Parts: sequence; C-alpha cells; structure tokens
Amino acid sequence: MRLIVHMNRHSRQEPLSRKDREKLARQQDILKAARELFITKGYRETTLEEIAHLAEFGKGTLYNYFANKDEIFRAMIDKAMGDAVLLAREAVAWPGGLREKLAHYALTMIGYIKDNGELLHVIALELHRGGKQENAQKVRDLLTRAQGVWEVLAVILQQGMDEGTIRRFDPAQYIILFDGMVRSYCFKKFSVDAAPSDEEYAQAAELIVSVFLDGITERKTKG
Amino acid sequence: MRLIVHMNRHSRQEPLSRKDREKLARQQDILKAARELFITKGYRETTLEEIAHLAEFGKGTLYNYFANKDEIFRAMIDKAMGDAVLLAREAVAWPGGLREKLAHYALTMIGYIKDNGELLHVIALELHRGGKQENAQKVRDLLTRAQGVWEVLAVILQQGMDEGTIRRFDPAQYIILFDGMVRSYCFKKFSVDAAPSDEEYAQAAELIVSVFLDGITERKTKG
Amino acid sequence: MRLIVHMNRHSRQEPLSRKDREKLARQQDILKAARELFITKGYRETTLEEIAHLAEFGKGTLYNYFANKDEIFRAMIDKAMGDAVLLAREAVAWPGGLREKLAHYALTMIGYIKDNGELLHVIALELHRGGKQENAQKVRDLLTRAQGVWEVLAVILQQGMDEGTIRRFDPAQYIILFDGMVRSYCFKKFSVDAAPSDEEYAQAAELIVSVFLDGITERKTKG
Amino acid sequence: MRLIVHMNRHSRQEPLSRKDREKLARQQDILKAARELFITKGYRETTLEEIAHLAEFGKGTLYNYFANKDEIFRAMIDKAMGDAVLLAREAVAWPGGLREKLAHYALTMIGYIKDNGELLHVIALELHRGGKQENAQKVRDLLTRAQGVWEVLAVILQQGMDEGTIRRFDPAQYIILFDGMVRSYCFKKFSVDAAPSDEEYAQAAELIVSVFLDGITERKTKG
DNA sequence: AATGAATGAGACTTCATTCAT
DNA sequence: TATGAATGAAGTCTCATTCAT
Repeated sequence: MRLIVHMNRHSRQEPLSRKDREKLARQQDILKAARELFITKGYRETTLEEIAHLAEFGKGTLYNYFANKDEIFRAMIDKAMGDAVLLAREAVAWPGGLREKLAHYALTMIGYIKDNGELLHVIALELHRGGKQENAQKVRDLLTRAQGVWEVLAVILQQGMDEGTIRRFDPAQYIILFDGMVRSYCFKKFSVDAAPSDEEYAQAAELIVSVFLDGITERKTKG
Repeated sequence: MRLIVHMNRHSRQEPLSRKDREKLARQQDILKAARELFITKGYRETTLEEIAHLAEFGKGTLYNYFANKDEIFRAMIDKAMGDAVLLAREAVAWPGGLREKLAHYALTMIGYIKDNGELLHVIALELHRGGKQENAQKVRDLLTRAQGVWEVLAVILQQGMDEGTIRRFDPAQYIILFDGMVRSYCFKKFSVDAAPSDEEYAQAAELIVSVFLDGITERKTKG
Repeated sequence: MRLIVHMNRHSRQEPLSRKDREKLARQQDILKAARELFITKGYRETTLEEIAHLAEFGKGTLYNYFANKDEIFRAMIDKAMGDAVLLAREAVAWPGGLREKLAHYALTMIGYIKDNGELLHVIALELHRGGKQENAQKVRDLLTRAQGVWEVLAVILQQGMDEGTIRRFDPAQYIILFDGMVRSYCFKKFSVDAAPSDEEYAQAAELIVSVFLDGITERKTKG
Repeated sequence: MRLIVHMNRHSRQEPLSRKDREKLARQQDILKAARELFITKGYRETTLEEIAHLAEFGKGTLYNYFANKDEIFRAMIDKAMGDAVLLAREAVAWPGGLREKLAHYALTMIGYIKDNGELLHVIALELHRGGKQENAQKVRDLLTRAQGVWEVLAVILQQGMDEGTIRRFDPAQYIILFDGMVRSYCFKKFSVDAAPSDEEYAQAAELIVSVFLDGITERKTKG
C-alpha cells in the first residue's frame, strides 16, 4: 500500500516542490469539504461520495490523498486542534493583562466555534468512544492535543497567580471552567438564537471574562 | 403503516390498563438498552440487533414498540431531557439559598453526566443538525425542551436578583455559563482523568459555584 | 459477530433439529451454487451477487450462512476434499486385487472430475498462493487434507508391495504419478475433446491402470 | 482505439528497425514482470500498478505496449506455451533412444515448472473457462498451442512404435499420461515438500520414465 | 405478540482505464 | 513517448426493515 504523507505545519521547512504544493492544496480542499459535512451531518452520516462531490473530485480520487475515510477524519481533527492551540498561543501573547488576554481568547474562540460549528463536539464524541476499539492510540493523541490548549491557556492564569491578581489554585481547573463558559455560550447562541452580530460577540466575551474573574455576586463597593 | 403511540409522562392521567402498563414497561426496557449503547457507541454505530439483544428481545419485536430506529433515538432523548428538567426542578426546590441550590444542581448534574456519559453531547449534536433535513420539527422540539432546563434554573437566579444578592442581568445567559462550567468539568474529568471519588465531586460542585458567584479574582477583604 | 457453525460430516451424530437441518440444507444450496460458479469462473471472478442469484437468495442472505466470501470458498473446498477422500477410501475397500482397486479409483475419480470440473485446479492454485498472506494456516489445512487422499491410496500399493506383486518403492510417490495420469487424462478429455461416453471412461480407467502397472513397453511374452 | 501489434517469433522475418526492436524489448520486460506476478498472485489479484512498478514503468506506459490487462495476460501465456513447445522439440531432437528423449523432456519440464510455478495451472484454468464468454476464440487458440506440445512429443512415441519398442496405441493418449505424471510430481514437490535438489530432479525424471515405460509391476526376470 | 431469516439499498474501497501534461 | 492523477464501475459487506411463522 502506498504511503500517503500528510503534510502539515510540523513538516520541515524545506520549500515544497510544485507537485507537493499542489498535492497539499488538494488535500486541504478535501479536508475543507469533509469538515463542512462532518460538522453538519456527523462522521458516519457523511458519505465519501458527498465529500468527493463537494470537493469537486471523483470518489476514487480521495484515495489518492487519504488512505481511507477514517484518515480524512483524523487529518481534519488534527488541523482543527492545531488551530485551537494557535488561538490559545495567540491569547497568551496578546498585549495587556489577564483580562485582556482572556477576553481575546474568548472572542477569537467564539469566532472559531462560529466557523467550525459543532466540530469540537464531534471531536469530543470521538474522543469519548473508541476506548473499545483499535483507535486507543489515536484517541490518546487527540486527548494530548486537547490538553495542549488548556495548558497553553493555563500559563495566563499562572502569571496572574504569580502577580497575586487571582486566587492561587490549579490553573488547569480554572481554565476548563472558563473554556466551558465560552463553549456553552456558543452552543446556545448558535443552536437556539438567530445569528448574532460582531458587537454582540464582543459583549459576550466581556461578559464571560467578567463572570469568570468577578463572579455574579453583587457587591456594594465594586472595585 | 401502523401508528405507534409513545406513552410518556405527558400523556393524560387516566389509569393505564394492564396491557398498556406492560407495553410501557417494555418500551422503557428497550429505551434503557438503546441509551446504553447509543452513549457508548453512537447512534449509527449501534445496530438494532445489539439493542434487541441487550433488551432481551428479538430484533423484530422492537418494531412492535417503536416505528423505527430513529424513533427509538428520539424517545430516548425525550426521556433524557425530561430527567434533566427534573434535576433542574429539584434544584429550584432545594432548601437553602442561591448557593445551596446551585451547588445541588451542579452536584446532581455531575452525577447525571457521569451516568449518562456523552448522551448530552449526542443530543447537542442532534440539536445542531437536521436544519437541512426533514427532522426540522423534531429538532425544534428538542430545543424547546433543552431551553426548559435553563428556564427552570433561571428562576433561581431571578430570585437572587430580586433579593439583590446578585447582579441584575439576563438570568438565562448567566445560567448558560454556569451550565457550561459544569459540563466542561465533567468532560475533562470523565475523558481525561481517572474516575474521581464522590468527595471530589462535591468539591468540584463547590468550586464551580464559587467561581460562578465570586469569580476568581483575589480580594483582600473577602466578604 | 455471530459465530456461524459449519455443519459437516465431522459433527457429532446427535439428531439435528428441524431448524438446524434447514440451515444445513440452505448452506449446501449456497455451496452448490458457489461451486458451480467458482469452477466455471474462478474465485475472484465470481461475485457474491451471482452466487446469491444462482442459489436463489438475496445478496445479504449469504451472510447469514457464511461469514464472508472467503469462508464460502473454504467450506466448498472442504466438502470437495472430503468427497475425494471418500472416493479413495471406497477404492481401498473395493473387492478384488490391486488392479481392480486402482481401476475403480480411476473410474470414480474420472466421474468426480467430470462433475467437479476444474475445482481441483482451482484448489491447487489457491494452495499454491497465500503463503504470503494470513491464510497460511488455512492453506496448511488444505494441504493436509490433500495428502489425505494420497495416503489412503498409498495403502493399496503398500499391500501390493507386501504381497510382492509390485516393486518395492515409496508408495506415496507412485500414487502421485498415478493420480497425475488420471487428472491429465481428464484435463485433455474435458477441455479439448467432446464429451465422451461412459464406456470410454471405463476404457480410459483400464488404460491408465494398465500403463501404471505394466508400462508401455512392448513385451514379447506378455503375461 | 489504436491497434497494438504484438510482435513475436511468429512474425515474418524482416529485420526489425531499432524502434521496433526497442519496443519488442520493452514488451518483453513488461511480460516478464507480469508473469512473475501472475504466477505468485494470480491474474485478478495482480494490479497493473504492480506490474508497472516491477517493470519499472509508469502505469500509463503499459498501454503503449498492450491494449489492456487481458492482452498482457494473453501475450504472457502465448510466450509460455511457446517455450513449452520448444522444450518438447528439444526433447525430440535429443540424442539417444526413447528413454533418453523422454527423460530429457521430463527433466527440462520439471525445471520449467519449477521456474514458472503455477503458470501452467493458471493457463489450464483459463483453458477450461471462457466457453461462456467472448474469449471463445482466445481459448481455442490456447488449446491449439497446448496440443502442439503433445503432438511434438507424440512424435517420439510414434518412432518407438514404428521400431516395435512400445505397444502400438494412440501416442497422443500415452503422452498425456506421461505429461500428467510429470506435472503431478511437480505439484507435490513444489506445493508440499521442501525445495528439492537437482539430483533429486534427475532421479524423479528417471522414475517417471521408468514407470511410464515399464510400469510398477514386479517382474522376476526383468529385461 | 414475538421472532429472526430474508432482503436490497447503500456504504466503503479497489483498480483498470483515460487523458492532459 | 512516458506519466500518474482522476475517474467511476463494480465488488464486498452491513444493517434497517419486512414478513411469514
């Protein structure tokens, strides 16, 4: 069986040949189509024929780029997780203090979820399963990457703790709660409500950060 | 095609005949089996044969109780959402103040998720989809019920706001954030970490409520 | 995966239930259809749809009786080899001396090959391959059974040697040559020539035995 | 569709141009690769990609030399049959008497089968089939060539009969039996036993000829 | 009412063949 | 001429659903 090399940002930096660049571009096209369908229909409910059609390829062509359907799914997740980690890193590097960094993460994450829809849910589901099958290793890889996001974000909190700004506690646990709020907000917004405006997103990000940092208890002398 | 009436707690309260009661019991047996499998394997990955086997019925018998596989899934979700609403109602009625009610909800919800695993994720996914297909109505029903949970919980916050205990703001939005934290905690705990103890759950519930009410900012003079 | 039990003559002798008998009968029907097609078209060239059609079943029904295509092939071979061994045993028990026993074997074998066509060739081919794949064990089983035929026949020669009737030599090697003559005759007859008569078969059997025992050299004082 | 002319030894004897010679050479390369794969894996199991790879060509290039996969197979068989006829001719011309000629044929044939493996089986199968399909003509061609081998060998026996050395009988029938012994020996040796030595081959050839000429009956006064 | 054998639509995957480069 | 990416027909296998018992 021919080995199919998935080129991603982790490859060495040599300039790619035209051939390789085209191959890479086509892989991305397929992944894009697959992602759209996986998100809206789910993994099993999406057929290769649909993916091929949306990517404007013949059914068999997919197999020139990915070994099988599973591999497409895995590659897509890989990319999605990588993107999420990038967002987290971006937030860490964001200018300003704790509040600004978190707000930036919340805002960009909302945009990410808006674009990627239930992809994270789909991934989460896959994560939870497969413990039975042969994908044990595959699942473990995903978990590792998922934790990557939290670890990166935890750095922000660690800084805050070191500065004495926030309570000293396991930053990972805090971050998970923060992340949960962002996701829950998005779920509600994108499932139930009509499509909100950009401004609304900014407000939501502020709200989430505000609750996360200050809680919802009313205080007489705030600040 | 013969119409199959699903009897659930929303039916009118006339006493059921023995026949009907038995039928209802068998339906519940099937749903129980289906839920277990749907949770661990997912909808598409679960075959009717497996459900029938686990419910200790013949494959064909399922069709005496449900019109088709999809109907089983829907009924199961229906039941799960009903249970969640019950939890929310229980929390509202819980003795004590805001903090106690929320803590109780968090704790029971953690238990619920522990027992029901990814069921909520599965439901969430279903909610998100189907806008394209014929299940539009079905999805809308689910959403309505999902909102039911939040609406019930929102009552707690509304009381707090009326008492002046917490900031005046859209209680539904707050509740969504709270719910998100609970879920995110569970996801992390049940996916990544080893099975935690009951005590740990209680601490987690306290933590979540604490963050929700007070935020994570360090305050010199707390209280 | 449900285990499919292949019932064959090696099963214990308990009376089968009606269900089991019917299942067995249907298995045989499928095998019969498969054999016919495998013989005329070869293994890979035969589709499951064709087998199902010839056996007057739906495509999926085959899978109620055999785990997969390979299993059908194996079961068919199993039966064919078993039949061949029976022929050999029959020859050993045939009344008369060496010449009569061999003639009987040759005659019945010709009939067998006439009925089973190139089945033995197909088997032989499969035997030769697969050394590369996972069927190593499967192939070894077949070889064992194939040798079974020769071993049984070798008994005849051994008796002849003990009586001093024929030259003392490895009986297995002799038998292989004898078997080869029978097969070669059949190949020529059934491939090239028109369908011969029963009488012709009898003569052929005599001829083969004659050559095997006496050779083709002209002798002045024959007998 | 462009017609592809297969050049083989049967073409007229005009000197070939360099172009044609190169084309011929490339065809032979492809056939060599194909034969190796067909023998070990079978026709259907061998992909054009594999053939192309082994022949060190691109996949599409094969179509410059052969119309399709089937044509490659046919050409390969054609060559193999031609080789077999050559062996038979060689045997006829071999110095010595009947016994020596036959022994030589047996020995070289064993070597041929050793090298060509199940090729003859594959051919035999093809011969047997196709009566149903469109390859009727193709099969008839093969049969004609197959008979060619026997006809050539029959000449040897005919000579023997004319000399009074062997019984007067249809030489073709005798030859078929002889051929069968050789093949059967090879089948057993190459399928079941470990790889034998050259010396063993020589003994086997002697044995086969001995049985063929003298039979296996013990005679008090031999010669 | 309960069953499970039968069914065929439809999924994934392979691969001979075409064709633009 | 040489190539291999693209293609879709065709194959194996699964499984929701039906229906005779």
